[in-house]
Amino acid sequence: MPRDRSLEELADRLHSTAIHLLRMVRVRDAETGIGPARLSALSVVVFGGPISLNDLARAEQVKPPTMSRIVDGLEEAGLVARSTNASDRRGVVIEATAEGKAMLQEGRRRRVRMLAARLAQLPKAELASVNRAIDAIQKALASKSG
Amino acid sequence: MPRDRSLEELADRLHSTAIHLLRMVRVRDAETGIGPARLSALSVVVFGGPISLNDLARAEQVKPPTMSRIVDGLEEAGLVARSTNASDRRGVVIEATAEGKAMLQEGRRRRVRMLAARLAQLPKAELASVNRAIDAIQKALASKSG
DNA sequence: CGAAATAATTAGCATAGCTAATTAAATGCA
DNA sequence: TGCATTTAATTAGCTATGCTAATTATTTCG
Repeated sequence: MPRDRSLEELADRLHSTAIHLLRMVRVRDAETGIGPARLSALSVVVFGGPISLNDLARAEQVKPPTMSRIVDGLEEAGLVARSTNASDRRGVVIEATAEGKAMLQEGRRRRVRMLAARLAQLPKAELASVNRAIDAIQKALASKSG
Repeated sequence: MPRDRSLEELADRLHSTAIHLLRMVRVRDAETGIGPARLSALSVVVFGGPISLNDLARAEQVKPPTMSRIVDGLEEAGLVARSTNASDRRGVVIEATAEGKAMLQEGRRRRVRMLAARLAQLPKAELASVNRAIDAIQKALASKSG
């Protein structure tokens, strides 16, 4: 099967663009005073509801010891609370506090505002293109092969 | 000024898509045995040619001490070489070795293949859309406001 | 009941980010 | 000219985030 040169070029540009985009919003996240791993884990807890440590680690694609420490940080900052699972006392249940929910919405708002401000400079036709492209990319990422 | 709801929604989706995309390719990068910061810096050196430490730090949007250590790692791995700038002996010139170039191409190939395989499942019209969207996003990211 | 499995944590290592302080070299001005 | 300032890079030392291996507590199962 011959490799498609232009397809690989597109993939490369896509990769590079994603890196630059995230690097840019990272600045806003830094303003919240909470690191990226914590922010991301908090997001899962806020939107997904109470969850065990192992499940949270799996959701964030990190190992349990890593997640244990991330939760330590979130707990110390008062953004989540640990409690023992009553029906299996080995397990913990991690839940967002009201502060945790507020903090997450706040951070998301900053990120999104910043990106939106930049996107606002594009003509409507290009915005439509971005919109369609996102759908396409998500579809491609969700596919199995590769 | 009224906030544009759909624009923020687009920004949010864009952000989320970028995260998922990079999480996916991170797996391939890990196979190279070289960390993401080193890989990214190496990429700048390989494609941009010899560069000073400060310029490289700026290009990678990190502080000079951070870049100094990243270059330490790359040098130790034999992927780049440091030399003194003859016309200003305070400065160093960082250059990719043949090994460095080979390693980068190798890693890039893995990443790109993986992404390309997924993109290949999209119809031509959607690929064209992705292409245009990337241009638009890069233009938006490069803009000053925000 | 005791062995094995499971959930989480602890310990210890590497990478990657930062600021502050240091070293070496170049620039600049009295 | 010569000394002070600026600039390039590094060193030192902190935090955060990733890992594996080992420990602890609890549950499950033969």
